[in-house]
Amino acid sequence: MRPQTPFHWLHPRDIAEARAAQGEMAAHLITTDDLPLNLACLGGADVSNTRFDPTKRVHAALVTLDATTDAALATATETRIADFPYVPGYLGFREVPSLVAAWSRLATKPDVMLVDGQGMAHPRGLGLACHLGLVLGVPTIGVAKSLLVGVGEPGPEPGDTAPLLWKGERIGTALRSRRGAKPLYVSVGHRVSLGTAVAIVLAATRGRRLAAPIRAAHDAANRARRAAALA
DNA sequence: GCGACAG
DNA sequence: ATCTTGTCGC
Repeated sequence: MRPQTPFHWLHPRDIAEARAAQGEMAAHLITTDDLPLNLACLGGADVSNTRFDPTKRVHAALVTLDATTDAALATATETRIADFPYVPGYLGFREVPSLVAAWSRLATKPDVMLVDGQGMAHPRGLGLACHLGLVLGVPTIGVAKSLLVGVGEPGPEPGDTAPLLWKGERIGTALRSRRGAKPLYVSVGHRVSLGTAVAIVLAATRGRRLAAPIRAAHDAANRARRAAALA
């Protein structure tokens, strides 16, 4: 297994600095498989926001599920003030800090994490999943529910896929996880190949549109938000 | 200049 | 992302 040294970066003051940081980080991405032969557990990452919240708090959640039973093995959340606004293309700078905090308290670390957002299917090849994977030095897969860039329309049957193309480059795979539902957009995050990423996501889908780890993380993030709203 | 735009 | 009930379909 390769070195897992976390990638260090300075928090950007503005978009120009963030853009430069992304270029720097993108050069360190590993797009080949580097996973355990038998995946024992899958992780899920998501962040919940509160509409009209003047405090600008974000609620990050990480979950670790048994890869075969989907049983929850560990959950960790982090609520904090977002120090970077939501700007399409720079989501990592807003959500990664809180996810990293949650990661340090996640009792059981997953073999690979499915992240609610793009991986390399991004204008500069550095979506949230890549960003998080680099900072943590952990294998990640980007699983987005809608497109940021690129085009690709899979067939109607579950398991059908179509190359996600952008500017003549293949940046990911559009995956039909369920009939009649909008496709998922899978792309490499860090330390996994696209083929493996798609196989893992599809296997974690099981008839539902979203992969189990993503759903669990989404639920955990919402619970954290509702709990914080009371306090 | 105009439109698009993960969460 | 979030605000929200019922309702259509397997």
